[in-house]
Amino acid sequence: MKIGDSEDAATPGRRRNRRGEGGKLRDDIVNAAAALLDETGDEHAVTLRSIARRIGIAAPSIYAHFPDQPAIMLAVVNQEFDLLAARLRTAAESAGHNARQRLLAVGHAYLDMARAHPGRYRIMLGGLWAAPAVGESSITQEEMDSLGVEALAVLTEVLGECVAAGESTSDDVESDAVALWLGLHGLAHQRAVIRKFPWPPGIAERIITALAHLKEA
Amino acid sequence: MKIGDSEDAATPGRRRNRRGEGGKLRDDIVNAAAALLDETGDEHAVTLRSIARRIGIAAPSIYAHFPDQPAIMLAVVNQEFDLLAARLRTAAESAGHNARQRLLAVGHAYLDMARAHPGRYRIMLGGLWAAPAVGESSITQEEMDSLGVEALAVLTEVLGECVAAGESTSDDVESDAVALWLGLHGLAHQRAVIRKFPWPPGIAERIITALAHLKEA
DNA sequence: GTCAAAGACTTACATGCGTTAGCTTAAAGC
DNA sequence: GCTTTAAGCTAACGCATGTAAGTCTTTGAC
Repeated sequence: MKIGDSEDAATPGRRRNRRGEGGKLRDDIVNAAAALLDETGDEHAVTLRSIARRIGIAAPSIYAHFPDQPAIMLAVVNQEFDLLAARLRTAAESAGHNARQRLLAVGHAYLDMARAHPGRYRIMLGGLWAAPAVGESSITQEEMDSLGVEALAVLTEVLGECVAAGESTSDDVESDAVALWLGLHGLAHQRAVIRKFPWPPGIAERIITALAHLKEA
Repeated sequence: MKIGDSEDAATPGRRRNRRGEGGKLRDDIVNAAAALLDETGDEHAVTLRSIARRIGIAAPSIYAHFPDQPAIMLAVVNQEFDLLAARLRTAAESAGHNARQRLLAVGHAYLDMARAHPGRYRIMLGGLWAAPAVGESSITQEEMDSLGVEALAVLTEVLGECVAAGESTSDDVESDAVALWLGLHGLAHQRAVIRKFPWPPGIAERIITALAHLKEA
């Protein structure tokens, strides 16, 4: 039998990692899972075998890096939330000192990230709940609860700046930051889901300015 | 072999429908699918076999009423969208003549429906996209596109009344109705997904009044 | 060059799925 | 009571999945 005959076999292209670099495979697995999410949009299309096929390894080799399948999804979601928070921060920083423009930049950064990877976004904010009833898998409730808090913190921060600068009339920054996040999420999520909808032009700014209680430009 | 020995067999409890009443099974199937969505929250838990087990029939008997599995999901979603539109209408009607209160009633009716059946809601607004790439199944694109339009129409209508009554300062009713829907959806969806989040009190009113541009109470 | 072990692989099992093909049973008109 | 036919059943196929057990093979230190 030739190497690579079996269906799950590694493609000849992949070279085994060197000693001490076994952890590289872990990143490959997470990235492959994210890519599969982007392409299929379906959480259940991300199987051990589909991941293995994509990066050219055998499915059971994954068990060296993850205890079970849901753990891979959690790793993807964790990575993506970290990336989101980072993006929001850099968006705020590179938007200068005008509080209003910082807020708008953060809002658009949120929406841009969702639009760039709709499949990932759907799983991040709504997929993990369904699949592994937290307890049947290796995922803990704490891991789930702490997921979006940093991104929300950025939003709260920038909205607070708007109030301090007199750009926003919000009377409750914490609550309005949550409301703003929910509005952004509603738009981001439905954009990821429907594709063909006559979105009114400027719908993003409309939602942001209304929920952030920004004064008239 | 006794009746009901096989795993997929009907439970002895179910009585065969009478002649001409075979269509009753169709409703049972749709309702069972909806119930499974409520309980598991997972689209993929709604299988032909799980439906069959629940209502006490054999899995292949479903093919007399649906061409394939995705068709069942579409039937559920269709039924649920019809119900949503009806609920929104009755909410508006039973809220009296005050435009502002009609708007709030419609908004809360939307949120109530989502909260009553979180699993169904998740599939309605975001599930069908993933599973059957529209074309691999019997579902057409037209069926998908026409889904939420009536509910949105109710929202647009009531918002228009608010503007006419001087309760809202919206300068673009169509766009703001979409924005309002997106805000409601964001809240409804995340409530369905996260469960344990310290939602600020009055978050619903906060979102509705902001996005509908309602004047200060 | 030798050799331990890290980094993978192969094989296999049990389970569940959608779907097809053909058979059975009970209700209803005569 | 007989017969027809709607309503639903059983059996089986092919496929994909998560995961367990055991095996090979390349790397790098000695």
